Amino acid sequence: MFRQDALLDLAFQALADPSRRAMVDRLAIGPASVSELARPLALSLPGVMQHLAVLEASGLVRSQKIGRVRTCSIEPTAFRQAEQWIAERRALWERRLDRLGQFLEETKDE
Amino acid sequence: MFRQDALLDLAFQALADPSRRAMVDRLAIGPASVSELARPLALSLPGVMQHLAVLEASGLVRSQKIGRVRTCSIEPTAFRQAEQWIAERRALWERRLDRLGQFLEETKDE
DNA sequence: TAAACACTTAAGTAGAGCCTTAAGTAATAC
DNA sequence: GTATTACTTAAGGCTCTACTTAAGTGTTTA
Repeated sequence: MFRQDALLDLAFQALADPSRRAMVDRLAIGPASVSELARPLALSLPGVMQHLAVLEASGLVRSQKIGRVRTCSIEPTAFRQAEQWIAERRALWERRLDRLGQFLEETKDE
Repeated sequence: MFRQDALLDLAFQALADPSRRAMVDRLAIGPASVSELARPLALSLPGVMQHLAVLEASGLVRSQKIGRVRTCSIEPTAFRQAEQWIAERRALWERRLDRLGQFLEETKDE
């Protein structure tokens, strides 16, 4: 319960930054090295590393180092959880609107 | 393009805080006043107001004041956009994994 | 072995973010 | 008309973030 909530924190926090979303965009296509992630961003490499650390801490991305290059890739599970959290709230609200509309419809002629 | 990206920033930022997610949780059930939102939170009222301002700035929530009570409710559009952003990236990645699995399957006996 | 490469660590800084208390304002209830 | 209610504004403090430059470490290439 605590654990789950804290992870959502980290995931949404991670997605709140445009540089990190750009990194995710790149990774959605397929794995990439740190330098590849850095190339399109106007950031120093340490800056990119820090963003990567945030993404990894959130569980959205994982990476492994082979030789001198670190390869990063997307971890779909965390994406699914964040997506679901939003979807559930939206569904709840929309169901409510439906009921309300139905109620208005039914009582229209009173 | 810029506009859209900045709004996603604000939406994910807004969802990154557990107090704000609690407020959204409450609002998913139906509209509520500021005090109602505040009651379960261990926060001063101005604190809650600030969170509300963040939620409104992100477009996830809107509110209107009637008399002396401000009523808040969920704005589903912004939820849909955040949800879609995540879903698209996940779909892209999973499609890739499928292709990869298919490729491995096809070349298994070589 | 020396140079180049791909990170990695450390340290420092400017600005945001989250929270508080204190002091309003406007609407309702008594 | 005074008290209560329901917010609202302002100001300040403390922490966290996003970035930087400078100086490493370990791997490959020439």
